[in-house]
Amino acid sequence: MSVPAPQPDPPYLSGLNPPQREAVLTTEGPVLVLAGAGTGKTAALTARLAHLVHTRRAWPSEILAVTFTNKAAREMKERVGRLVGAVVEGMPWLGTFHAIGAKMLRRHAELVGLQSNFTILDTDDQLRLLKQLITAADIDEKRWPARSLAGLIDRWKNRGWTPDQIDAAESEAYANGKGAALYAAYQARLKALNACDFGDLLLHMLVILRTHRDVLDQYQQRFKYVLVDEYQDTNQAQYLWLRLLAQERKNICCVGDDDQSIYGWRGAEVGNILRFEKDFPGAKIIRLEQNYRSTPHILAAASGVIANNAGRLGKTLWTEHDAGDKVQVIGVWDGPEEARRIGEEIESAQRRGTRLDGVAILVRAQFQTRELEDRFIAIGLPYRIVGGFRFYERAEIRDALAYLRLIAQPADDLAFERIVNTPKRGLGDKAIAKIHGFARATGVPLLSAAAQMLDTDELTPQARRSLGNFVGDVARWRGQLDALPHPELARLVLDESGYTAMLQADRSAESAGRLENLTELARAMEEYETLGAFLEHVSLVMDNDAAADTDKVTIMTIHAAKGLEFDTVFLAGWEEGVFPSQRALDEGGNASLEEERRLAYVAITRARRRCVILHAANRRIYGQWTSSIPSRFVGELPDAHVDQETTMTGGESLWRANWSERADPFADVARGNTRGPGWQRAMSGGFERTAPRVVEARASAISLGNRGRSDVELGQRVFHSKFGYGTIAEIEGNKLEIDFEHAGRKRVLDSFVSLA
DNA sequence: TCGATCCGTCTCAAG
DNA sequence: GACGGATCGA
Repeated sequence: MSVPAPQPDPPYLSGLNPPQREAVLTTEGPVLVLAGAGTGKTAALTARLAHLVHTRRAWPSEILAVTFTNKAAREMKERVGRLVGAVVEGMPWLGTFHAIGAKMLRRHAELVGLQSNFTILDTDDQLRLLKQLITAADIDEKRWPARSLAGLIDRWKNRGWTPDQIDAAESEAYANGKGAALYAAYQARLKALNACDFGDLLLHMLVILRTHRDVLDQYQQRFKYVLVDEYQDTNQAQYLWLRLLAQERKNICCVGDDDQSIYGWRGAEVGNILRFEKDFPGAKIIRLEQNYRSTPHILAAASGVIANNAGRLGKTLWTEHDAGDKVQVIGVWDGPEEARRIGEEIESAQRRGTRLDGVAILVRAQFQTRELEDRFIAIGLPYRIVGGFRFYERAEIRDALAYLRLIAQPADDLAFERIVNTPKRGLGDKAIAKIHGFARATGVPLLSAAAQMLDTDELTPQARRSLGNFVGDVARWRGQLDALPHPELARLVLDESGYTAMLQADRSAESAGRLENLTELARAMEEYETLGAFLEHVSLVMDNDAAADTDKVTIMTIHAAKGLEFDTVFLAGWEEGVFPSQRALDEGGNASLEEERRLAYVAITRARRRCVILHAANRRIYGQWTSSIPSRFVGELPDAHVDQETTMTGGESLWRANWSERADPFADVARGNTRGPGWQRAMSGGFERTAPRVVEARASAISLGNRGRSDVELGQRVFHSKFGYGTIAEIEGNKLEIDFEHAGRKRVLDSFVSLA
């Protein structure tokens, strides 16, 4: 295809290889870019956007570019900005599926019976709502949990099905066929609340585009070019939505890698990418196969694993890098030893000059992060955990947001319910039930019902007084909405509601952190023009990637690591039942197993120079010791590219050496709180207790020259975010020996504690 | 109405 | 092992 090129080489094309250039310059018609891991996908993608703008094929506002994560959207925005210069407000239609869905839906909300200021519910609100409906329908919630209904509804929405499209067989999956009816009831409740859930952001838009020709025309005209990142992760609803928007001009470019499809559980259909040529006749397929990230050994290891999957489009990754080290496979005795070993490897790499920023530990599931965290705290290795429970999912943040939501939107009943008795105001179930009854009878939101009830004698005098204060407070805060900057308002609300006082009175280990989170929340608000804009941001985006300023290792799930790369990657817990996960093995059959394998492929290909895979012979799951065998994926690694090592004898001698120092090793066994062989439990208990001594010498050796902070002294009371309150028993440079009130004596780095 | 305690469930992954 | 929900006593 000939492309008009006024200058021989615009800057955004420099450094691109031939297939990448093709991906940039093939602007017209459907294009599928199959981009293997580390093949410069983002570079090609952003160059393509720059090219469209630069050659005046489209204004930034005429390009629809969708990604899956906020991170990807942000990065693309920045990179395009750098390439094209700060053109008109960046790109208004670059964002996640959900963010763009929300933006569109706010413009057309009335077409599905919502107002444009609808609230977006999170999973928690959603569950509470469903619970109410389940109880109302007289279904035993024990037998038919709200979570499974939520999951079911989510699946239906992901497929683009509205309640009337659920057939009997589908409906059967919940409470003997009541699924569809509950789905309909749920949608009705959402409409009444002027709210929608994540799935609705797309489903409502899909319905609108299907039923309102004029709206569809408008967007088809607007979007001259459509670009989709991570196409292998799209679900049915997203696919249908894209097809509608692109079918007029057919300038759709999808980028993806079938080998990296790891979101089947949330409705992603690999079929979408496998079917692309059929869906878009005449599509051009471009393969990016030169890998710029990893060494040949790492690539070969990853390829060896993924080759065990059937039904792939197939790619052959190659690289010009020199061989480098083989992939290291280490077998250890148990979870704590795994954590210890990783810590040691990192410290020794650090002594050789490795920066911690370039190191990541990837796990299959969130629960695995704990042992690592414990260990890293003990040896004073700086780390950050990405993902996990996210900032806005924390109880205190959700409470604070509920206050703000209620102020911004007095009809937000879910927010009202959440905070009407938080902090405790003596408004218990009974009072709330009465407010509910009154609201239902008069057809007004809970807050107005509460206000009206103050003039009746339905409530006890005590409850009435308490409720009166609350209703009055909310009204007053609402009055200050325009007078005060919203971060100020937030602080005021938290103080006047007694929420801050409640946390201050709470002496538990977490309360200090909670207060900090609230401060952080108010700070985050400063970046938004209005309270409404902030709330929108929170419900869609709010992630927890605070200060990435200091040099730290990163701990995260493999899912969270997709799209990232690190010089050194540790892959922990490669055991049957952990990875592949038990659930994948039990349910879902071969499809699930293949998805796990793709996950293994993603994991290995995150590494640039060094990849270390670990598996433990024993692991504690649900507090029970279980023995485990190495993951089948370990067996699938090609021998020629792997170095095997087992350290269990080393572990044993360490254990023997410290035998005498240990407290009664059989105490736990005698109490009968274990299932496995006694010696096994005792042994790991011994490891746990004695190991820090061994490491201490080494740990302090590397921190020589670290001067301790000057504001701590013996006997001082301090607070640690993980271990709680304690007293300093010993100071040695920047390391402190602390007697914690609950956690016992621990050795921690002084930067991890604050004065209490 | 609230707090303490016990019990069952759970943990695989984002927006 | 931790958390949420249910139950019970004050």
